[in-house]
Amino acid sequence: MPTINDVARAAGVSPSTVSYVLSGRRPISAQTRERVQAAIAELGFHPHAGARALASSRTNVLALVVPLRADVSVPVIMQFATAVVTASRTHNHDVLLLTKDEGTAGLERVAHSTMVDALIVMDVERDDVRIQALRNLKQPSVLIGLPEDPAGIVCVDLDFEAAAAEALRHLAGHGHRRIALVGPSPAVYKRGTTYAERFLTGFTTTSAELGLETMTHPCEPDRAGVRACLADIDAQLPGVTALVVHNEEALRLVLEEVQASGRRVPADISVVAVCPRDVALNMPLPLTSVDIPAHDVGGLAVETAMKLLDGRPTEPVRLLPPTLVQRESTAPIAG
Amino acid sequence: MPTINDVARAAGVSPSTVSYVLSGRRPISAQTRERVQAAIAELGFHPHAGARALASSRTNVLALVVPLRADVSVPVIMQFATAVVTASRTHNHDVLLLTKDEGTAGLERVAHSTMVDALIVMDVERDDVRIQALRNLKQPSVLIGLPEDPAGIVCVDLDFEAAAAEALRHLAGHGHRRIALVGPSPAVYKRGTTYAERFLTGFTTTSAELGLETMTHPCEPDRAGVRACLADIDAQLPGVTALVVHNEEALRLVLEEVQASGRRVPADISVVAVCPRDVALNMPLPLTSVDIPAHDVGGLAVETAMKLLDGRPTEPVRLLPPTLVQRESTAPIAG
DNA sequence: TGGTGTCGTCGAAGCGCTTCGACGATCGGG
DNA sequence: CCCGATCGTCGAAGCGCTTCGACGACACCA
Repeated sequence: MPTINDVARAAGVSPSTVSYVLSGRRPISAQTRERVQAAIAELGFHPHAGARALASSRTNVLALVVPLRADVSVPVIMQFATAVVTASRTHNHDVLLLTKDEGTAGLERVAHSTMVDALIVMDVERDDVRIQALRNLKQPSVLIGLPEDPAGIVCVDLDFEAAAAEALRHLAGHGHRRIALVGPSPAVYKRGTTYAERFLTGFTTTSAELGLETMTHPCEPDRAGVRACLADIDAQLPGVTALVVHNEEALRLVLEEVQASGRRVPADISVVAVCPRDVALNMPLPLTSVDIPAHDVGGLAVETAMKLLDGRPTEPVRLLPPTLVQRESTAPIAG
Repeated sequence: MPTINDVARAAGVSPSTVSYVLSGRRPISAQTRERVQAAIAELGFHPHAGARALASSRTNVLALVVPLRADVSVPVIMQFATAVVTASRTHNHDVLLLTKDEGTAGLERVAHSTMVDALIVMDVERDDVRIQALRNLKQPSVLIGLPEDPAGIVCVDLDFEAAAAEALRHLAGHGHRRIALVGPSPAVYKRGTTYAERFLTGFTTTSAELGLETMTHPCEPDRAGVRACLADIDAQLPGVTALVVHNEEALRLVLEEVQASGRRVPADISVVAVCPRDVALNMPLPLTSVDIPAHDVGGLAVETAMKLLDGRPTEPVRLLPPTLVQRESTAPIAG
């Protein structure tokens, strides 16, 4: 492995000049620059990451903390992760993958040992203990999600309140008045993942605003849970004409069970899903959905981290506006 | 951030002694060791990863290359990834996440810049161009999968040939003679992901050995594809009594379409799936399955990487024996 | 034409750690 | 009782890079 000294010698310049060619932090004549670049190419020189980190206190690595066996759906996690990795690469950064189960210790380990420049944390809970830990680190961090008290930490996420409003407005626009929310499993609420609550809030608020008759119901993502949920809905909101499903795991089962009950989507009952685009498209019927733009959120998280690292100004909380795409699972109310 | 010098001063020893306490590479008296450890704890000292890497040429980081929009199913990728991360942690290593789409360049980048000690590469294809690149790196690598010519690179994977044999033996043991394989999509074969071929080989070989009447058919994982596939099977192998499904995406649809054709599982037709345990369990009916032990394979990959780093001997190719678990989708042949 | 800048480059001083050789002290064996 | 190991510790030399200050060489404005 050639070092910067080898390059310098080959190019007939000093090592610092090579460094400046690489970093562009000082002006270098075109001539010299070319000689140096030629030498770099010829020798196949790659700066040693450790040495660079030591000298510059910059690692060009971001930590990404993902939930392990989360209630968060696996495809969504993967979408975030790949978005973060690809976005990081465009900023010349790499990604160190941590799992949530290492908890606070993992964050502190990589931060204290200066392995990363910044941290991106997924699946934050309402009173996540990790938040205080993050505040104490010298590296900045970006949360994907929105805890109770985000003071001092930048957050990005989909605007789930607006997402619920969007779903209801769409249905109301089609004449629906009796609408039920099939929510995440009780465990998700219990855990305090706030996106569930935020969606719920948006749902009830908008319902009131629009004067709809609605109800909400959590739902275990197995057949029994879905059946129970739908039964409750039919009992408490007879003649329901639309469902908003904010539960990816249960989505398919909801469709099956609705059909099993003799109702057709969308003729008898409309369904709006809240899920990533490709999930909505891969259902038996292409679903009208409010997209969970994991890719955008992941990219935004990285973008935000870069801003923080550059000392550029940043909004403390950035919630992406939702977009609803009408597909084949919603229709104007019959009759 | 305290440095090793601060610790040394606080403990009244030299920096090298602190280092030896940390690494255990030289004997240190119990007394000294305790003083040093106390100082470390009190100051909250964490060695600087870059400095350590520079001095020791060891980063304690593993690269993991995952497919981005693979034909490999997302849950399987996640299982591998989390297995690799957790296993790495038990060996005091972290994981740098790379995506396959960076190709050869990504591998070379992290290797040449000495960001990682070893590489673990998923989703290798028959003549994967990355393999030659890996051979030229100074860091060792472990493939998850089995290319055409694995010379010089260690591979770990499930023994897919044996998996097919296992599935057929199980069915034959239940009296089935006419058995069809519902394989991965044509794209998977085309791409040259060898697990598909290996399964196919095992299937046909064992079929011949056992004197079964079998056929094989690739399958697009959408409703149309599944229908076409099943239609072909019924046409070419009328009276088929068992299906082996090696296609996670299509699995659910296969079950639905079989049912739609008026046949019951397992009364009229038995089904053996090849998929991770939890996928088999999350179907409408718990499926008899040959497990894809992503967790074990991931762990083994890390274990193997550690062996290579320690210079311990290693088998060049390690194929894990499959295990079939009988659940409710297979039964002795009727009549 | 003499100052005042800017440009382009160099040298040297670290960044924080590991590791090698050295060295006094302690110990056991002949 | 002396010699050679072994133990426990230290000092110093790097690992490969960045960055700061310095310093000619010019250019430009007055």
